[in-house]
Amino acid sequence: MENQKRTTIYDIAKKLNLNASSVSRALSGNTNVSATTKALILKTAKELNYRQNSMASNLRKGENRTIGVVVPRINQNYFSNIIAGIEEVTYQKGYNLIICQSNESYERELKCVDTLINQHVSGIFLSISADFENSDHLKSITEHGIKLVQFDRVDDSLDTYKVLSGNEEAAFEAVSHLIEQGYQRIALLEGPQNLNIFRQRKAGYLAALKKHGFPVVEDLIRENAWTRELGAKATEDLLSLPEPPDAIFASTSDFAALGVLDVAQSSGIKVPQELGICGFSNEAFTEITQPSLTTIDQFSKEIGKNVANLYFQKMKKDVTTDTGKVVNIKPQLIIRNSTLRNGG
Amino acid sequence: MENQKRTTIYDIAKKLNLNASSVSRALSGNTNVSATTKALILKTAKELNYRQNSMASNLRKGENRTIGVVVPRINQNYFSNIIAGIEEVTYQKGYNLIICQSNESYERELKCVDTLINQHVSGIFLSISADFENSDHLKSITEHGIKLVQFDRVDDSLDTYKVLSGNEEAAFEAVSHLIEQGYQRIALLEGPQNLNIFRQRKAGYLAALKKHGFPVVEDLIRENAWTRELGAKATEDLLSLPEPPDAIFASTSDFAALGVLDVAQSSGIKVPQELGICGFSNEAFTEITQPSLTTIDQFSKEIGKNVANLYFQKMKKDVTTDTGKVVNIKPQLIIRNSTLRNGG
DNA sequence: TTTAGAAATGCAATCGATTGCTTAAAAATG
DNA sequence: CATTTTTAAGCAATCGATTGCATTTCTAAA
Repeated sequence: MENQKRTTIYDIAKKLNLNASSVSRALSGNTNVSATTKALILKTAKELNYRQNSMASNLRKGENRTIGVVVPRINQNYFSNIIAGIEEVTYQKGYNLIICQSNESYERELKCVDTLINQHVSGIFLSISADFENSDHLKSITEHGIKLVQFDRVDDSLDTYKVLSGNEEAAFEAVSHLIEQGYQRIALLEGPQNLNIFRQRKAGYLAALKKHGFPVVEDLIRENAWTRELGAKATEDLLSLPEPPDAIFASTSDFAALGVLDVAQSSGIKVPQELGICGFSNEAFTEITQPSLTTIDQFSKEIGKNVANLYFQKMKKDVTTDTGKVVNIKPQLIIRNSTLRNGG
Repeated sequence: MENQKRTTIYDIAKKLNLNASSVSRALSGNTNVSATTKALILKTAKELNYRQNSMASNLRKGENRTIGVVVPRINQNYFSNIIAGIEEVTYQKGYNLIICQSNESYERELKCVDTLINQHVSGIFLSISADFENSDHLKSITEHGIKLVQFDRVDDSLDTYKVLSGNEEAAFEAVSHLIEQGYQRIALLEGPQNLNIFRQRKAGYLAALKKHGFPVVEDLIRENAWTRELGAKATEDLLSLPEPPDAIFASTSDFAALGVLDVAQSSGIKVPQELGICGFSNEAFTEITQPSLTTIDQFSKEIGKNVANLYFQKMKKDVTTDTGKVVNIKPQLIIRNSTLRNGG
C-alpha cells in the first residue's frame, strides 16, 4: 500500500491500446478525441483510480496554480482572518495556498521565501516579520518572475503590489477621540520602529497631539510594549511617574491594552474615569472585558480578500488605489466604554 | 521581468562547458565532483541567480517533502494553534505545509483532499468538517499511498494514525466538578452528533450523571448550540423551563459558554451562585470574562506537535498510545470562578 | 615508464504530462 | 467513385533535475 506505483496516463493508454497523448487530451477535455474513446478513457481512468500528477503537469506547462503566503504568525486572529480572506478568493480561482509562518524571525522569513521561490509558486503574499532587516529577499521574489503582494507590514521602499491599512489616520482618530473625551496626558505604547505600521501609528499620535495643541511628552512614549505582559509593565512605569498619564493608547495591539487594563484594575484605578484605554486591532476579546475596550478594527478579512483580488487584478471599486498597485483599507475606530467618560 | 526564463542547471553547465549531471551533483552536495569545479559551479549558480526547480526534482525523485493539512477553519484559535504546533515540527524536518480549510463543508473537504492527492503530498493531516457524510475520500488518501493522520474530529471506523483528545474523560471530569460544587440540575449544550467528539462529550456527561446517581433529564439537553448566539438562545429556553437548570455545561465550545454568560448577565442571574457555567477549549477570552469561565484546555499546540511527530514516527513518551497508531492527549479541566460557588 | 585503481566527468534514460507536427482514418463533397 | 476536407490518433520532443553506467582523466604504485 505504501510503495505501489500510482497509475499514469501510460497505464491507461496501454490498457486501451492507445497513445498517452490521446489519454492526456481526453482527460484535459480537449476536443480532438472521439466521443467514444473519450468515454472509454474516462471510464478506465476511474477504474484504475487515476489522479493527475500535478508536478509533472506543472513542470511541462511551466505554470503552477499555487500561491505562497508568509505571515509572522497564523495563530493570531488578525493574520488568520487575513488568510481566511485570501483563501476565500483563491479557492474560487482554483489556486492552492502554501502558508508559512516566519514566527517574527527574519532568518526564518528568508527561508520561507526561499522555499516558495523553489516551488515556483506563481505569487507570494507577505507581511514582514518584526525583526526585519532588509528586503533583498523580496527583490529576489520579483526577480524570479513571481508576483509579490505585500500587506499590512510592508517595505514602503519597494514598488510592489500592496494592501495597506491607513494606520496613521486610524491612530490620529483614536487620539483625537481621547482628546475630545477630555483626556489631557495621553501616553503611547509603541511597537518596533523598524516596522512601518508602528511608525505610522506613532506619526498619527503625534499629528493628533499637534493639531490639538498638546505638547509631546517623551516620558509618555514607551517602546516595544506589544504583549499583554509588556503592556502591563509599561503601564506600571507610566503610573509611577510624578505626572502620570490619564489615558494610554496601546497602538501596538489589543493585547497590550489588556495589559494596561490588568494594571489599572489591580491598582484600583477607575477606567475610563481616571484612565482611558484604547487598543488596536479589534480582537474578539475587546468586547468582553470590563469595561469593554475602545479599539480599531482593521477589517482583516477584507484585507485578505483585497490582497488576493489585487493579485488577480480584480479590484473592488470602493477602495482607494494609488498607482493601481496599492490598495488602502480604511480602519474604523470602535468606541467602547474604556474611553467613554462623558456622554460623547 | 515577468517572462524571463529562469536559469537551470543546463545554463550553468553550458557556461562552464560542463555536463548538467555534474552541476546537479555539485549542487546536491554529491562527492563525485572535484573541489575546484564544485566551487566554480556554486559560484556561477549564485551569479546566475539559480534556484532549483523543486517540481522537476520531486518528479524525478518521486518524493515530495510537502504535507497537506485540512481543517474546518483556520481562524479559530483551536485550529490555528494546532497548525502552529504542526508547523514547528515539520519546519525542522524541512517539510512544507499546504493548509486548506473545509469551512465546515463536506463538499469542500472533498475538494481539498482531491487537490492534495494530485499534488502528491507525502502526508495529509485532517480534522473532519461538521457536515461529515462518509469517509470514502479518506480511504482514497491511503489508497494512493499517502500517510493520513486524523486529529480531533476523526472517523473512528478507519484504521489510520490518530491524535485524540480524551473528550469523554474531560466532560466527565467537568460534570463531576459541577456536581461536587453542589449543582443539582446540570444542562448540556451539545454539538452535531455526527462528529465523534461531541458524541464523546455527551457520553462523558451522561456517565458523570450516572455515577453520581443523577437522573438524565431530556429537557436539559440541547442540540446544536455551538456558537455564542445559539448558546444564548438555548440558555433562554432552558431558563424558562418550569424547573430550570442551576448549571450549564457548554460542551460545544467556549463561545457557547459566553452566550450562556450573556443571558445570565442580562437576566440578572448570578454566576456562579445561581448558575454554574463550564465551557470547552480554553479560548483566551475565558480568562477575561467576569466571572472568568471554567473550561477545558485541550493543549492544542501539543496536539499539533503530536500529529506531526506521529507522522515522523517519533512519539513522545509521556502520552498514551494504543496500537502505536493512536495518541491520546489528555485535556485538563481549568476551574475558574464561573463554577466556584463554595470554596472548592 | 607502464598500469591498476580511483576520481571526475559525460551520456542518456527517466519521472509523467503536454503539445506541435505528422499520419491515418473517416466524412463530406463533386 | 474519386477527391478534398475534417477528424482522430500517433510520434516524439519537451519541461528540469537526477542517476546508473560508461568513459575519460588523474594519481600513485609497480
